[in-house]
Formats: sequence, structure tokens, C-alpha cells
Amino acid sequence: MTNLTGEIAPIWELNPLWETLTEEERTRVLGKIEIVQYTKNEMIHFDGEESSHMGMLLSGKIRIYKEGIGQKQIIRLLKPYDVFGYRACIANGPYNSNASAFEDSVVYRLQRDEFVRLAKENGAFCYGVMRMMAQDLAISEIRTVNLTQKHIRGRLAESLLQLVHKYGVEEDGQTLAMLLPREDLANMSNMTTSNAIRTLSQFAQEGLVAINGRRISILNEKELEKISRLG
Amino acid sequence: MTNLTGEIAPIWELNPLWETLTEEERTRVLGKIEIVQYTKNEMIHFDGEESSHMGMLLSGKIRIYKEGIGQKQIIRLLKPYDVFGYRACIANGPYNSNASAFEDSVVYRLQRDEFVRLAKENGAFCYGVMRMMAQDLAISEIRTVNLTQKHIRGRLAESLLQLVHKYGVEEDGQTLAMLLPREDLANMSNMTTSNAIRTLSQFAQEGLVAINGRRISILNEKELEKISRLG
DNA sequence: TAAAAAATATGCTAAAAAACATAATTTAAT
DNA sequence: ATTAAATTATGTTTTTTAGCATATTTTTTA
Repeated sequence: MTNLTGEIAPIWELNPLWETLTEEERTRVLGKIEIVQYTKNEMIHFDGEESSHMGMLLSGKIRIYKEGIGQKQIIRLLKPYDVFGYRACIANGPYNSNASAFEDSVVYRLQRDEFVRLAKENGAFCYGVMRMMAQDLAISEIRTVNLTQKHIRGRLAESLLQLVHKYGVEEDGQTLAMLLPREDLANMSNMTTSNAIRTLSQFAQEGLVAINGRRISILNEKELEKISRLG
Repeated sequence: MTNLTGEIAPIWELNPLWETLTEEERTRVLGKIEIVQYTKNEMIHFDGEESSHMGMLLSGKIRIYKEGIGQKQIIRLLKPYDVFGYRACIANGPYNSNASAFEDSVVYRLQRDEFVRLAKENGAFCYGVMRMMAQDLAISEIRTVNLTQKHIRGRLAESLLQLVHKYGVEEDGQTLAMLLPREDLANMSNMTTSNAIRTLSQFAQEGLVAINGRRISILNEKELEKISRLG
């Protein structure tokens, strides 16, 4: 972790979360934000550790995950301008998951007390944070059902589609813009790494995807959606 | 569903959520609350249906669940004074789960617009709702890992312990105060009904619990905790 | 109260997924 | 560039869980 110095970009142009801040709050917050850089695979925060900051990803990619019984469970992946760690700040307690940099990443972070102060003094901001949390809660509950009730193929298909929607595809219109190791794909999909490898191979044999090392191309999105839907 | 008439109890004495309401808001809300009664197994709201009210359970028990692939997934069980449906109201969208009365139940309910108005006009109330949601989100994420990574015995043990903590035990200090059909126990624990029956029998044979029809007594909580912890 | 329906108990079989093993390939480090 | 380490690929075995069948018990309904 390295602290960087420099101009802070106007965050309200990057994520609508900050739009409700008053002029005064904007000035104050800009003065409080720290720029922090993390290198590939560096830990950002730990499950159980008392929350100190909420963060907004500026560049790079981050994984949020929990350690299960011998296996990690990726809860969500972040792309630039996504925020994280805000739930723990609001709960005024520990983080309930780990965060680590998937690749070299730059984060704007804001101390917990500052964030909480905004939520307490600015009703519109508070309401916005709450709506975001309502969204996250809905996603989490849907996710639980997906991960527990779908079979391996359905879970993997769903993860692939999530990656398409989260990070998009390259110019060819089908190659995932996110080069994810099979282990992470497994940790997203609640399966062992070998099963992620095996099942992805099967998808390739069936012509649903094309594999070129870590580069995965989605050839038949419709069929993957069907596999995901039917479990 | 039956609408009842009568006095509304001062809700701020029943759940601290309402403590932050001003005198004016208290009067207004009391005038807006409806008393509704549901009979055993009656549906209260449906997944996907546009949210119209948030509710607070007055008496009885309620299950919140999602329909999975051929199997239900109980997300949480409610006891008196628990609130529900508030997430969908805040998101200003559909409920993302079903709610049904586990036994005859009485609910105080408040229209979505009224609830949202409170959250928008009263910052302290908004902050309280948000903290509750932060709690629910943490629980949901922990739950996902538990349900996906623990084995059957671990999941069942955990559900039993949850029931102890949620509804407590009878005077003998060990019989669950909640008489839950095996099917619901299965739906809480992400397993088939036969596996819930079978595994519970095993626990009985091992002396961890005693079964008397639907009455389940916890004989060795320590060991159940161990089974739950180790998966 | 009797009959029907639902829930529970238990055994057996089939399917799904994990665990293990080993080789090939790719990536990272020296 | 070469070696070492990590990742990916694929096959086999074992464990776990679901699915099905049937008997018994309990609960509900007429």
C-alpha cells in the first residue's frame, strides 16, 4: 500500500452517490480523501478487522471475498468508481469480508468518521447510501439462491455472464475484458478450481465459449443464459 | 387476510427502530398504520410483486423465503416486533422474496409512501433504517458462505442453533419454542426434506437432540456448535 | 370419530461434486 | 534465456447429496 499525493478528481462526476453533497461538504470531503495505491494481489482490508475507511476504486480491479471452509467465496468484483467498505462503516463495526487488489489499483478512501458524518448530517446522502445498500442486499439474497440451488454448469454460466455485464468485452465483441484465473472463477461460482477448469473445457467443447489460456470468449450467450436459468 | 380495527400500540415501545420519530411523526404514523391478520400459511406478499407496505409483526411467526429451482430457500424467520418488506420500499421496487404466515399472525403495516416519507424527512430515522439494513446485509453474506460451504450436518446444526437463538426454548430449557415441520427446517438449511429428516434422526441417535414429533430438544448445544463450525 | 391427507422415518440407487493424481502448459523469477 | 513455480488440463476414485420407494405415524378434514 502506497500513499499517493495529487489532485483529487471531483468525485461527484465519477459516481452519482456523491451528487447529493452540498458545496460545503464537497470541499470538506475533497480535503479529506486519501489516494492509495495497491499492487496486484495486495490485501486492502480483512474480514473481522475494525473498519477504518470506505473506498472508491479509481483504477484497477478489486475482489471482495470471504474465507469459507477451506475455500474462498467471492462476493463481488469491483470496477472503477465502485465503492466498498461502506457497509462496515455504517454498521460502525468490522469489515465482514476481505478485499484484495486483483491487479494494480488506485483507491480514493475516506475515513469512517467522515463518511458517517455525511450520512448523519445530510439526509439526502443518507437516503442514497441506503438505496445502494438496498440494492446490494437484494443482490446478495438472489446470489444465495443461485449459488445454493443451481448445478455446477448453471453456476459457471452465470459467473461468465456476470463478467460480461460487469467488465464488458473487447473490440471483437466476445472476448471477456477481464482475464480471470480459473481459481477466481471457481471462487465466484462456489466450486473447486478443478471443476471450474473441467466445466469451462466442456463449455468450450460444446462451442459455447472459446478458451485461449486466460482469455475467454463468449460464443453463445443465449445458450449460457439458458444453462444459467435452468440450473 | 383480514383488516382489523382497534387501538394501535405505541410502536416505539415495541421496536427501537421507531424511537427517532418526532412527536408529530408519531401521531401521523399511528393514524396511518393498518392492522392486518393472516391465517396459517397465508401469503403476505410475493417475490416480484411491487412493494406496497412495510410491516411489523405483532404476534405469530412469519417466514421470508425465495422460490429456487424446485425448492424454497428460507431467508429469515420473523418473531414479534421484527419488521419486513422495508428493503423493497426503500428500493422503491418489487419485493425480492415471498412472505407467508407460519402460524396465525397479526401485522401492523404502513404504506410504502409513508415509510419512505419518514426516511426522507427524518435523517435520524433514515440512519436507523440504514443501520438495520447494514446488519441484514452482513447476515445475508455470512449466510451465503454457510449454506454453500458447509456440509449437510453443519448446515442443519446451524439452523437448529439459529432457532434456539431466535425463538428460544421452553421451560425445560432445551425444547425449541418453535415447532417447525421438517420441510421448513430443510428449506432453512439448503437440503431436501428427506435429508433434513435423516440427518435430524442421526443427531438424535448420537444424543445431540431428542425428537418427539415436531418437538425438538437440544441436548448438546456445544457439540452442535462444533458441527456447525467445522462444516 | 373415521377416513383421508400430510408428514416422518428409513433403506436403496443414482447423480453430482469433491478429492486426488499426473501431465502439459503458461507465467514469473533469476 | 533458463529454471522454477504456478496454472491449466484431463482422468480416476471417493464422498456427498439428491431422488425415489415404501412403511409408519401424525395431523387434518369431513
